[in-house]
Amino acid sequence: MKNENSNQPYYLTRQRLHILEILKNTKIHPPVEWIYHQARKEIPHISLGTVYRNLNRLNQLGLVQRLSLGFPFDRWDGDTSPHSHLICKKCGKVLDINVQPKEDLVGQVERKTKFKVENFKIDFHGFCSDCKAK
Amino acid sequence: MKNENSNQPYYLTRQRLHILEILKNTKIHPPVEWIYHQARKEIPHISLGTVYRNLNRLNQLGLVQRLSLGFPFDRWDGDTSPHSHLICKKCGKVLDINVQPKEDLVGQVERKTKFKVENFKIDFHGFCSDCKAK
DNA sequence: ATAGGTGCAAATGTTTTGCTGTCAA
DNA sequence: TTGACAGCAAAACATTTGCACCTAT
Repeated sequence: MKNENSNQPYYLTRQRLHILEILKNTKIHPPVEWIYHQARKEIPHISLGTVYRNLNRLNQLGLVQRLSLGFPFDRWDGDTSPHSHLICKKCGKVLDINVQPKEDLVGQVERKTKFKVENFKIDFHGFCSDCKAK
Repeated sequence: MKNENSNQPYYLTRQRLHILEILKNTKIHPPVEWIYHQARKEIPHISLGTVYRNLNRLNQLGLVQRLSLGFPFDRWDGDTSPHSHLICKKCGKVLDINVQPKEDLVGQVERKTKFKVENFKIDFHGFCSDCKAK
């Protein structure tokens, strides 16, 4: 729906590079607002619109990924390698986890349907160690 | 994050029952607006706020499920049994598919982490038969 | 030089909410 | 009878966009 294959030219601006660096250096899968606040520490006049535009651009370029996990806002991940997510239903924490099924799920799906599958995501919902105790 | 275990009392109003019926009788995983328009055919003065409130309530009750699939709006599913979804990147179509991995993914995750996993979702993104041709 | 990017503010689109009256239990 | 719900409209919230200026290439 959103991922046009864009071979358009693009510039490496300070804002864009810094946003990318922020995402590559955190594991918290932050929302836009958090990225914006981080970015302002380095580039005080950066605007929220610029952050949104760059995230969308970096996503198109395959350098970051948008996570739609059921929160009222998107979260962002600087890690585009295949991996899954653990989402805490209570505190909203998101952790990476590697569970690559041995079965060929894509093959199964394509044999059963007429879809051409490009990728799949597995999200685990539950409670993190801090929250499950309470 | 959103799924409080609500054992609160609730009424079976005409609006609520009709919204539930609409969702149980479609396979298109519709957005709220579509449900609203359907509902107005039967209950012309039903309000959009009522549709939203009832969907959230039915979701709490475990009778329907909210789907956050990366569209700018949520979609809704009247089928709460374990199943996965195929999402067309071009036209936005969403289809059900049954691929229950034979492996115990939840077990794998719980052994690797300190999470208590309640459920997981697998979403397949690609192109439907109509769209992949073009 | 120029196409793409930035900042700012306004606009958009989705979802929630306050309030008053109504209805299921 | 009464507390949950409905309708309506306003508000809240995340995200996008128009415009004038700027800058990476």
